[in-house]
Amino acid sequence: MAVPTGPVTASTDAERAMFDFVDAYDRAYETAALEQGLSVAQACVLGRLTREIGMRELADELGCDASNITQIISRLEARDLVRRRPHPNDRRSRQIVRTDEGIALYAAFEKSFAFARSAVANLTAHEQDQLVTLLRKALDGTREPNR
Amino acid sequence: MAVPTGPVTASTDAERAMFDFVDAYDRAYETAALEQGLSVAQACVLGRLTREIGMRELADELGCDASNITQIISRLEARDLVRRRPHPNDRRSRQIVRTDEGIALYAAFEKSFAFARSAVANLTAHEQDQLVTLLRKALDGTREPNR
DNA sequence: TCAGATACTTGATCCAATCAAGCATGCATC
DNA sequence: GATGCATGCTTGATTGGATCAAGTATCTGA
Repeated sequence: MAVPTGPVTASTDAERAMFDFVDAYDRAYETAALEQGLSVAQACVLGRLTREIGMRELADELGCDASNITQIISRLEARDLVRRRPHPNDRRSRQIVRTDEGIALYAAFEKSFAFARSAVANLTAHEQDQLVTLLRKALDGTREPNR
Repeated sequence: MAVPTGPVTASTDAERAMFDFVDAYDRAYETAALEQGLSVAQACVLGRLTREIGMRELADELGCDASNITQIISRLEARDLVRRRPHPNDRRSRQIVRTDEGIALYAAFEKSFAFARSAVANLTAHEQDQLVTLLRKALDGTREPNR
């Protein structure tokens, strides 16, 4: 199990609550991935493949190096969870698609990763709206202040 | 930059907001660590060393193998950020403490990791309370339902 | 046609995580 | 106080992720 993100010595209840939540989310994600024999990175990549997509595009979306994608996709391909196929117009490029197995495995992963669903389910509709509003506002606070 | 935790194909606004928040938090943490020349795991471990603590205890707190801690601490020690010293009563055990450098570097990390502070700062006191309540309630929802 | 950009791969390096094995020390019991 | 087991930590091996530099094939625009 990976080491947790934080805790910073949380100086307020709000910071502590945020950390606890993030930590629980991350751990749940990792646990669900492991249950399906996937690493976090593999689960994440598999989750992005809802449409045909090139390696470059995938790397950009995930904000990482293309060679990182190459190796992750290679491991998934070795397990027949994804396939690389030629791009129709650009022979440099490869389109990645999930196989049926890949789709099934990812569905199993989502089922395992009950965290977000369970969390939401414990809130009333109104509370959900409130949470969305607050999280977005909190996030907004992190965008400019350091510029 | 590490691949993001998620997104699961978020089926509700609330799930999406949670993911976005967690992802932003994790990325901010990683960025702040990198700015100080630390890995995420190293920053995390350094953050735990607010008191003298043994390797075993640290491994238990972080939920990982003791040998994992050994190597992380060794790297930190090689940079003079922490020191291992003998346990007064148990000669098997080592107490880890931060050096002054380690303390200073971690302070710099916390300064870099403005995420939680900025997020909180954008909320009124009442909103902060609401957020804490909602996050805790959401977290509670993830505890039993699968048992 | 040619120069430079782009898409991907390969190989190297570093780090984190995990496992098995090993060493020294502590502890309980005989 | 000797024996056997538990505990705390380290070492070595292996796997995987992230990053970087370099290389190949292909595309694009001048």
